[in-house]
Amino acid sequence: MQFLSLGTQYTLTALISLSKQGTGVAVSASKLAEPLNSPSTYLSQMLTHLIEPGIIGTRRGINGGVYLAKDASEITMFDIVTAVEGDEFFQTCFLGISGCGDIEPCPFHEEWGKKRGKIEEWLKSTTLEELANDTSTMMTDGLFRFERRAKN
Amino acid sequence: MQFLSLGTQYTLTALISLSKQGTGVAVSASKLAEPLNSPSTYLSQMLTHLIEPGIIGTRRGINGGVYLAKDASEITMFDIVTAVEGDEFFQTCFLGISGCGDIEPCPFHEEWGKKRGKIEEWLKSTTLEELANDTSTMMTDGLFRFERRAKN
DNA sequence: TCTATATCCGATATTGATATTAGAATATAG
DNA sequence: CTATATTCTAATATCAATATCGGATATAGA
Repeated sequence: MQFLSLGTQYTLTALISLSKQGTGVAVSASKLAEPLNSPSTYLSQMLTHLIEPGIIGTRRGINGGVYLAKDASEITMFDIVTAVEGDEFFQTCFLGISGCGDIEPCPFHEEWGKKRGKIEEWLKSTTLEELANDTSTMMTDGLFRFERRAKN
Repeated sequence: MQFLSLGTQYTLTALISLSKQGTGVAVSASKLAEPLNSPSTYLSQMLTHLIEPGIIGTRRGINGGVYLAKDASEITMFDIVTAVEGDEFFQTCFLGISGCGDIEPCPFHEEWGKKRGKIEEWLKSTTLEELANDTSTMMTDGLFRFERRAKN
């Protein structure tokens, strides 16, 4: 059980780095992937999902790369997460019961709806700008490192 | 992205049914699996994880099956969920960064910690008894049905 | 125009989680 | 004792996530 998939974790972290460059400045996927300990082509593939929703743009060739397509203050975590993973999490029943809804609720429907709503609000109200400006964290110095999930 | 895996959803639902029988009364896995639209052997396999933690006991042979090993008021959702899925969710960093902690936090560390803590509290404070007694829901009439997750 | 560097896109390999099946082991009723 | 209902266990199948690769395409600069 994990909230974000590995690919989404890569994507979010890369975008935080990218937003430190400001809107419109291109950085190559390989530069962004370096501290992630991930193949740059994989990150690249993940980032592709953000093009259509207008979060990033790309430029091929020399000095090309990925750039923010709008101001970091207008990009929310919710935008990013759902662009990569979809919004299934925010739609489906806690128990996976198909008839579950306000009329025929499962025993978790109301409580889980509240908890999940809180998470949704949080994701929607947190912008990339805030994350990039958060100087109290390790992100400022690229101090972070990723490790593979433990095997069985 | 989904909170509980399908197997855990089956397990929780089955235990709610089971607890309506009271402590110590055995019900076969196939009876429990019927409304779940799942192979009974699969449910059986999932339920096995609950034996060692002392949540259920089993009896083989005629009239055998699975029974609650203690009172439903002493079994929490947290017990059940972590018995099946482990507690990774409650331990790991939102971004999957290995050095993340109170000293070197990632930008999500504090906020996510709160949200996740709320979920943990909720799971720990909700008992099987409460769920089984929740008469305002579809569970009372076995009105629920499961469907497979949508394919790609 | 040519070359080096990048993304893009689709195909495919790999892995781990999830789900299913089959058969052995075991307990109980009669 | 025997037949049968049931769990138990291990092997296997399926699927989705993760990762890799190669060719096509675009771009900048020499």
